[in-house]
Amino acid sequence: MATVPPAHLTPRKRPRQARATVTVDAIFEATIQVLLADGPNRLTTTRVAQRAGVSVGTMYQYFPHKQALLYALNERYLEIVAEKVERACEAQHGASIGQMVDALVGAYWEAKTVRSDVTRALYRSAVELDTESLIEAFGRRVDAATAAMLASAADADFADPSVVNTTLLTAIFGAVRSVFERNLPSALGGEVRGQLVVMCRSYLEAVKKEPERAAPGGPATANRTVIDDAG
Amino acid sequence: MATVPPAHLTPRKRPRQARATVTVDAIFEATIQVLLADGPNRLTTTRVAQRAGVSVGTMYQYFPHKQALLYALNERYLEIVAEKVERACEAQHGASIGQMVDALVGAYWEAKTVRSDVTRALYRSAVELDTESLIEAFGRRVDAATAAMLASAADADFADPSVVNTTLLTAIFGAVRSVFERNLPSALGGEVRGQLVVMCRSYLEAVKKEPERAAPGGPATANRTVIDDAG
DNA sequence: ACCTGAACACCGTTCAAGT
DNA sequence: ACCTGAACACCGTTCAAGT
Repeated sequence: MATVPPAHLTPRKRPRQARATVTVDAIFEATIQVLLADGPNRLTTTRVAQRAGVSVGTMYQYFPHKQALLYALNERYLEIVAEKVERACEAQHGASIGQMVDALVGAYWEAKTVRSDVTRALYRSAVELDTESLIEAFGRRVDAATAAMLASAADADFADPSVVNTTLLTAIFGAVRSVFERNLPSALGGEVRGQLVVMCRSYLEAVKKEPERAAPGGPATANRTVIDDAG
Repeated sequence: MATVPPAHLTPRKRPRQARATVTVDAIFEATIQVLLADGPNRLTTTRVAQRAGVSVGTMYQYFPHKQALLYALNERYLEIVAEKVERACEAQHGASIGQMVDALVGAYWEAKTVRSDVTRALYRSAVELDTESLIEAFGRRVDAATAAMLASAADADFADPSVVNTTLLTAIFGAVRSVFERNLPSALGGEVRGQLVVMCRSYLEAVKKEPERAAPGGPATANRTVIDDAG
């Protein structure tokens, strides 16, 4: 169903005893700390192990290599974000598209902002091709949640719901990342967040099918032309 | 005026003789090739030097360290993108906001897509804090170009042009990056591109000041509430 | 079952020597 | 002015030995 993570990135073994769980948690915590304090370039296995209070060898019992560690860290993080978004979407079933957009942007923004330092550190830790499968899985999961939500909207109906949904998410994911990446001052960030809601709302209004009277001119056609192109 | 790049990332010296220029170009070219073929993790100085047909020592004459090399590569690339966007914006002065959005999204999308493999490789090569200054400078430059363009619009006027402009760019930059990152099939990517235009257009329509009659209800208020919050 | 840390291969960076 | 490549410090990863 969902994409299986590449085998070489899977943890070598799962902790079975209590002290092992403690060890693994300590390693995760240490990784975040080193990432924040020293940046991804100075994130060395020895440094992480030292900070976690274990030997390198111990680390390699659970993670086959450094990349697997960062992979697991991102996985853990995306799991939390995905859950929050899913919950927010479920809570909006049957609501208006305006409320849906509010809730969706709000939940995603909030999830990324609670620990904005961690978010930024993780955005940068994502080296090498292999996070693609993670991000894809995350994207598909959120796609499903928002698609179901939009399909239940009380006040709108879309000609090509899947494209509309993907566009919406692409814009939201991207805008949020862009704010982090450009390191906008938080006041400006807040304004952009509000404007992002306005943007998504007006987009959905523009592409929704008119309920009664067909309006051949006007903004609704902008939608049709695009969809037609793709056949 | 613009942010000065961090001193430690500046090339050590500029090529003076013809053969030196050839050397530097070869190094850049080799870097891209290694990046594409082996990924950022296997991008080693020796490998780049070998592919460029020079010794490591030579590389270090022009770039104080590996990061400086990647920094210069990104710089070179963003320079090209910025120029294309600037030209597109200038060409639209006095046009309608609809045309502006078309041209802006078109130019940016095109610039990123001509060599989508290079674009993706560079998105991933941007490790460590130090690309922030590059991205900031790039952002400010494009900000200026689009702000001037929007200010000249024949059919619209905005209460807070700077926030509107930042939001627009944040969404466009982000959406494009998101498409690359999620590795959407190019057909779907094309559809998203078209929808992105629709989204930006309807956003600008929603936040523009009404020319004559003040409409206290309706979509225009969504704009006002947000701006007011930020005081 | 879990942990240790010396040992090995490899990478980033330097610098004395060459044209 | 530009180029070379052996040399050094450090990092990722392993594995024999310990509890």
